[in-house]
Amino acid sequence: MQEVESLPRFATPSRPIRERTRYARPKVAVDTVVFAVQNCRLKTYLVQLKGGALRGRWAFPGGLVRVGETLDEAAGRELRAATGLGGAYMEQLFSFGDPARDPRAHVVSVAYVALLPDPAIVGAPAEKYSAGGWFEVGARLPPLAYDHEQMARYALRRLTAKLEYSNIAVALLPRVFTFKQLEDLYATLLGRRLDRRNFRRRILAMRILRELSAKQHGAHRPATLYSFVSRTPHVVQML
Amino acid sequence: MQEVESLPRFATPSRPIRERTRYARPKVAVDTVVFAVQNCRLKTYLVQLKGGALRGRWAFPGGLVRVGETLDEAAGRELRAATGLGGAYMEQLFSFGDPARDPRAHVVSVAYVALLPDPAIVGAPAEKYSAGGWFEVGARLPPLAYDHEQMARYALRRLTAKLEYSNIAVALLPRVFTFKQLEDLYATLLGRRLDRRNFRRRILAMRILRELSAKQHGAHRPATLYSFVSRTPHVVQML
DNA sequence: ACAAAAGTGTTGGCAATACACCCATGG
DNA sequence: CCATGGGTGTATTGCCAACACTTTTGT
Repeated sequence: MQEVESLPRFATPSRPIRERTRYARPKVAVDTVVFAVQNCRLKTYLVQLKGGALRGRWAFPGGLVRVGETLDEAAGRELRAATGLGGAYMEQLFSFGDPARDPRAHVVSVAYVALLPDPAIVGAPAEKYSAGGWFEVGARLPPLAYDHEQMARYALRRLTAKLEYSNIAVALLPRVFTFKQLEDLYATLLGRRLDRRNFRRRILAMRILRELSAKQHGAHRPATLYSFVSRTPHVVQML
Repeated sequence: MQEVESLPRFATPSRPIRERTRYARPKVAVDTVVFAVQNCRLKTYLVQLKGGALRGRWAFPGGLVRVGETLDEAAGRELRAATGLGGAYMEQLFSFGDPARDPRAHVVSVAYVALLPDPAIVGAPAEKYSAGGWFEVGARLPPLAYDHEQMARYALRRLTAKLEYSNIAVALLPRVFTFKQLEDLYATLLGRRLDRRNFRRRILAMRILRELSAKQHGAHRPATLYSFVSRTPHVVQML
């Protein structure tokens, strides 16, 4: 949401000459904000940068787009390279193009959000990073490189908004789960307690769940298990 | 909304060698879907391409992003170059990155939506286009270049969705207008008739309008004039 | 038997819908 | 005075939020 200024700034004087030449063009990258829930806490996966001026800072996994691949492919490839995982739910978020967002060059980044059912499925980080790890969203994150703070805020806003009118939660839960798990997930992401009866009614009205015959047995009364009717995230018709 | 494939396609064999070299990178462009309403019809501004394989096809105005400018600036610059207008409301829509979307090269396009209060304010199209003109959305558009059909669908969807929970209409109306104009605008964009009384109540409840003392005099009973409290589009709090 | 979590219904308020008549003006 | 569009109120409905007790199991 922005009003475009009437007079555009052009290349800032501080930018090196070689980048202002006629044929210099911004590069395109993809960066992916990865979310997963663990112990009723929303976590995000960050990698630590190895090289140059940004050495030691943390960032979302990403990299340059190659000629011949789609943005979705590039985001999937970089995520797999960084974490070893494939097949995650991914969705394009927003594109960030401030020429100063990367101090080394003008790189336009197309941000993605990825959702995982379990943080444990990520492997060791790629060679090009010195470390990787999960951080609790909401707690203080380590100092992030580029404009990744802003990206994180956008991603979180998108995720919570979509909870309300889609079955996006499918991507953050195991195939089979109890109503309590689902409720906890919503409560965590929305940051508030939910009324169990109203929540159950509302979700059932969406008709996105299938009740299974199996029960989860634990210390107390067994809970009915559910799975999603469709494992593909989509907008839910609410009538 | 998409599931990333587990195995990415890489550069397609049909792509020229020079684009597959290690250092070749996709370019970044911006394209802007411009909307305005005229006679209760939603119109979009298209330009006709001059050169090459796409000669004669129509497209949304756009062009390559330069090193040193933000995406917003690039979109504003290209729109001004194409139509002479500045200061329009613009908002980033989505990024399109299919390597085959432009037959000449791999160009990632960051799409924008621009809203104008009046189609008459656009000037003559830029040199690089052979023509420019307004086309009714919903009627058959001329054959569009690139993936601009898809862009148009995305843009329209975004626009109508935002009508429901924002004061986005501010950008499609003159500074001062009657309730009828506002209602017609909503009816046009939503594609259905609205109940005058309910519509009035709903909009007034949003508290985004200021009632003016002046009246519009016409052939019949004068209509009260309104203006928006804020001319900046933003999400409306509905309580 | 008891502790702990699962499961279930009813009510009141608010917001959206459907619907029809009077008003003010210009011609 | 009449044609035309501007302006208004009410009754009904459906949805959402608030709220507490019973059931089932393990120990």
